Amino acid sequence: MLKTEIDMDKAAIILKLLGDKTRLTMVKLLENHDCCVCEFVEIFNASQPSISQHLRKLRDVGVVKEERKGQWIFYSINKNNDYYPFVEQILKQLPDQEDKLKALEEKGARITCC
Amino acid sequence: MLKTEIDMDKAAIILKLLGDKTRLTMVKLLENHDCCVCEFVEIFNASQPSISQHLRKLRDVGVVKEERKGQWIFYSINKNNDYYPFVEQILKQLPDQEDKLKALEEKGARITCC
DNA sequence: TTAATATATAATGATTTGCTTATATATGCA
DNA sequence: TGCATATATAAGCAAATCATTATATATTAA
Repeated sequence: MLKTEIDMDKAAIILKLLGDKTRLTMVKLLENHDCCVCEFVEIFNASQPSISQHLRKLRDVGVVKEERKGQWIFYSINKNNDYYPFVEQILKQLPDQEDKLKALEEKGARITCC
Repeated sequence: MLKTEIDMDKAAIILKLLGDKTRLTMVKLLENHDCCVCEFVEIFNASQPSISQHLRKLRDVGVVKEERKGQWIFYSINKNNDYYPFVEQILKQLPDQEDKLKALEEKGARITCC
């Protein structure tokens, strides 16, 4: 199997994208769980438009994808992205952020539709 | 041996730092060769202050270090940095940039003092 | 000591970024 | 249908970023 090498332009774009604490944490959370916008709003204690804009950037570059489930839109890592292995290598080196989801559940704010 | 886990704040800072094509390429070049400022100026066809400022940012965060050799100041990867493994993992996934150094040599612009 | 070379720093300005506020759109439910 | 909830988008603004120009510092060589 050929190892696909990422080109420098794209690598820089992805690194810049991940070079924001909110986005980086989002993507790390998505590594193991799909999340919807309102969950991120809770987790980061941020405004809804702010979260929405971060997700848009991640989506525009293809790092995450969205899927509507009824009222909610769930985001997940886009594993079909050519650069997914690159992103995954980075995520693997980060501490897990499970505590944030746990806190959500304790608040009763975890969305488990469907 | 304990794997040192990078914290999210620092990770985001480093990723943002590497999220610039010039800096990313610089660091990738430094992975295998020390380089001095004037070499970078040639390679990137950039102004000297611009290169100097990029290097300063990399140095401020501890990703690279400098060493004066006579007239020149050589930069190299700071392997003592706690976050060196994190950076190295990323660099490993990038295409090598040897062609850029080769072009320098052909121009006779490679500095091989000492 | 003077000139040339290599580098760093400071000041300025244009662009980008990330937030806020306001508004639009889409779904679910009464 | 009408209202509440979830999300996206647009506009505006402050802060950060990156290049440029000008200048300062350090080293080498004449």
